[in-house]
Amino acid sequence: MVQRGRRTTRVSGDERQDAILVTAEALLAERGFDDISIEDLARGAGISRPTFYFYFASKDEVLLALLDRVITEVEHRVGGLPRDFESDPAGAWTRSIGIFVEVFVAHRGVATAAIAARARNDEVRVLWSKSMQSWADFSTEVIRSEQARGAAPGGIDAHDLAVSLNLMNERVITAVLNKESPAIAESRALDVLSTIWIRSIYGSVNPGRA
Amino acid sequence: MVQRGRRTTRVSGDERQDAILVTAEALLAERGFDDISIEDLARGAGISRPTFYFYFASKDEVLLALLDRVITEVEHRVGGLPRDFESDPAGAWTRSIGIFVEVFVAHRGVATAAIAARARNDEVRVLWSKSMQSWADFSTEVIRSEQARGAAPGGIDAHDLAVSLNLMNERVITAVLNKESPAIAESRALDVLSTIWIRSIYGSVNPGRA
DNA sequence: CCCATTTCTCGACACCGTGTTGACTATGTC
DNA sequence: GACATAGTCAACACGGTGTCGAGAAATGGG
Repeated sequence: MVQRGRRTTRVSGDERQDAILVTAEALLAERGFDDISIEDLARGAGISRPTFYFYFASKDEVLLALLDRVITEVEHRVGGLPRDFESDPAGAWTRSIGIFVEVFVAHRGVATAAIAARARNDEVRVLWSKSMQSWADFSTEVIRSEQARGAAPGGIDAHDLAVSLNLMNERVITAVLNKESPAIAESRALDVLSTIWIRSIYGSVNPGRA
Repeated sequence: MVQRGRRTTRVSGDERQDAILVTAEALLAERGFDDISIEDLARGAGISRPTFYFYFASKDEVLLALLDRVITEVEHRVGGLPRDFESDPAGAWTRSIGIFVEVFVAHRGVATAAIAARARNDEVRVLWSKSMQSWADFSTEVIRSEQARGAAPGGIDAHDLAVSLNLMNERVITAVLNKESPAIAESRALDVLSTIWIRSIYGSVNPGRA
């Protein structure tokens, strides 16, 4: 959990902190991070610009707090999933990927701002890569065990494959969220991504069920 | 070709324009776009800051010009490739992807700055997506004809697949360039990417040769 | 060769967003 | 009621962007 800015946590004024976060997420839903000034956030929260600095050290810290929430939500939801890769590989992968799609769609402003901010801000980069790392590690483990039990062929390092597929998901999802062109239809995203995962992990169109 | 800033193109002073571009590419190799000021570019080119504006309307225009060159280089080199997908699918795909890897590695500063600038700048976004579009269209065509001749299975729309794989390449290559974690080793990138392309296009580890 | 036109240059200025400082006001507490 | 601590903001300093207008330097026609 990221905790900064507030000197201590006592009574009210927490509402202010929260108002800033709420304002930020709302504004991020309608315009880019760079087009939102600290003045905007302060006004939205009903305070003056200098007062903003009482709660957050910078605009980036606000984004960091929002990103932290989103990542926590993904982790929580992925953690609650059954791990039935042996009995239903295609379904299991699809459900995991589906969580990412859903959560990022629900917080598209935060997701795209955070991904852009990575290039500029160390803390954002570290937080994001920590999560990517843990998702990639999880995928690596599963792929490795699928390879070990003979369900998936070797010929490619499990970690390289896991990292690449996770990066693909990140990029494809952001392309969808930003309605970039080229991108794919939001409604087909989950299906397309899982197909690519399954084909490249199992080396076949239809992985056998065990 | 992007042509802006200069009122006409006559004699010298072109060297100035070029000096700015050279300075920009050099500085981009050592620090991020945001950490380079117009003052820096002007000084590097031996002119004053206001004079910079005689040649370029903004820092972004400089980046746009650099990006234009890089894209042209990729197009030129990809265009010169043999299109032997029927006789050697794996090799043909690998050679195409290899061009991207090579060119982006050679211009890593420009590539990463441009990809980051997309979020902020319309012209950069349009230029980049035009290229992505054309690369995706090319891949789509090839996939479609591989599906038509029975070498690749259906079950996924050729365009969706092509777009996703191209986006994966973009993301994996930038992760490698920025030495992000997680990322994959630069030396294995080409191999990993082509393996994923081939497995997900052909639905098998080893596409038959025709 | 000289003058007019166009290219090129830059000092000085206006602007905007960030982050800081220091003084001020509430609020609860012994 | 005095005293800490949370909370607030006007005013300032700073740095980067972009503009303006006055000139210097090159170019070409007469």
